[in-house]
Amino acid sequence: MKPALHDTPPPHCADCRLRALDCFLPVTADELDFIQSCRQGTQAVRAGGAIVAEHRAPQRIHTLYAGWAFRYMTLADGRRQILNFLLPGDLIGLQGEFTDDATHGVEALTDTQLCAFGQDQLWRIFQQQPRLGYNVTWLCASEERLVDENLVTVGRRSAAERIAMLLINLWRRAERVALVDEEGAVEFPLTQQHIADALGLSLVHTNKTLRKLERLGLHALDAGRLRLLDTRALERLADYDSRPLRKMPLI
Amino acid sequence: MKPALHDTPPPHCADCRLRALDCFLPVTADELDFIQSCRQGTQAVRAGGAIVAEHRAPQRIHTLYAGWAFRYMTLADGRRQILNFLLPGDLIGLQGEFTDDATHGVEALTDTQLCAFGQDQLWRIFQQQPRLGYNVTWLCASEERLVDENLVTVGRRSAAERIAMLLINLWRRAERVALVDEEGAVEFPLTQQHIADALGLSLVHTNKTLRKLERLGLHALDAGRLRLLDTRALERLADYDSRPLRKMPLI
DNA sequence: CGACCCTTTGAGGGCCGTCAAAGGGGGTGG
DNA sequence: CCACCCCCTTTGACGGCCCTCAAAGGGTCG
Repeated sequence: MKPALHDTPPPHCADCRLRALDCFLPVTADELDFIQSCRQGTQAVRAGGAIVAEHRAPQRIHTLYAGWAFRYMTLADGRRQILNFLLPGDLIGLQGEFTDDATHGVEALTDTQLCAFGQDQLWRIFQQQPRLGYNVTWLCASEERLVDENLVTVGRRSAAERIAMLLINLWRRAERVALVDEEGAVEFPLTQQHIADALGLSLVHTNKTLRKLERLGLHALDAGRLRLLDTRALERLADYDSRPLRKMPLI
Repeated sequence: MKPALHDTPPPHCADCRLRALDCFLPVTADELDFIQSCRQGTQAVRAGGAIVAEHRAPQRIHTLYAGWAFRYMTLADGRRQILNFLLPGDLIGLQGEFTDDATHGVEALTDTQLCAFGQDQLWRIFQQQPRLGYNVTWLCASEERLVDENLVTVGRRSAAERIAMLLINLWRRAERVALVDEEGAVEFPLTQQHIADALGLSLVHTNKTLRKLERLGLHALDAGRLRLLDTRALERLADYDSRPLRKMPLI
């Protein structure tokens, strides 16, 4: 028997746990009411479940409220590429609005909770709340930058550099949404197969490289929790740009 | 002495050569006037010149009117990854609006002509013309999909598959903006170094793979012009999704 | 206790990177 | 007009990073 899902979104957006975090831009009371009026319910998807099915007509737009997910595409023979990972606060399904069918899928990595917006709500946002429409574009451009960086990683970095990049990136993104505990550890739900699929590597080589970095004392990955033990060395290895992340909008 | 640049944008957007193509969505007379009012001039950049410099404060937004360009990022040691190529009608510099400095550069591949929009114009679009704001998001999501597909290509396809993918993609995108002549040939300004940097390959291996496909009769690349000789075989090799491209907005 | 998934490790091979060098074409200067 | 240079292309040789194949170990759940 699986445990019950917890941490469901509150009925009122004003009580949203995420919005209290200071990584998100503030909204006016008017905008908050509007967002609330767009929200047409919540949804829970279990770990491994499909949030957006590949090759299917686009459905609703979601904001990820709790849990981890990832976007991916697969080739006809089954080769899979993970495009980017999604953390609380990220918008899901925007691309579906602009293409006939979803060319990519979105899968829940952990049990997830989502806030759902209807098809027509997106256009309503642009019409009635230009500032929020601008924010939607912000989120879209922001996700593109994630994919840009992953493309550089996969195209031009060695296996060890790719792993270092992924660990730093996910750790920092998790940190800003308060998922890192006081000991610097974060729940890390990826299997090595996920890492391999995100980095364009084979499972076996991913394992060997991951162990190498761990033996060098750069990070620790135990019991599904990740800690960065030598952030400086990881950043040097990955040629990581360590500027702080900007505040982002939350729809 | 270099030849003079030609094909400058017309003074009035109503006379825009691009807008007459049926790959672009129609706009109302009102919207057209508005776009005209946002345009703050034109700009010409020579082949090899920087349209957006890497690691610089963001500047104006541009629409590419004529010529080819590409977005790229480089690592500290000089390794370069091309993120995607830009053809007439594509919007340039949107990401600069949402990040403190441009994390990527944009370089002209051929001599280019650009329509320039000021910093503040983007926000004005969202405020005054919600439909156009929606279109900006459309373009952003569309560019993200390009990068998504390139990431799959670089992460999961073999060298031959990558090359096939690139050739088909660029040929089809060129075709829809009327750059393909009656013999099925298109001006192809990429050097093999550009191809290598876009596909995450070395220059040498790119050359060998390109020659192999050419010897197999899949394509011809002569005198800077590309023709696809066996589109079916290329699509099979690349596992290419051959659905027609949708009409896109033009700002 | 067995099934299943994930992790770990070893062996061997192939795809692709690096190094090296020659050939071609266009532009510049003598 | 020719020589030179620079950039791009092309080809060969060799090596290494990473992939594939194979199999064992551990943890969880039924």
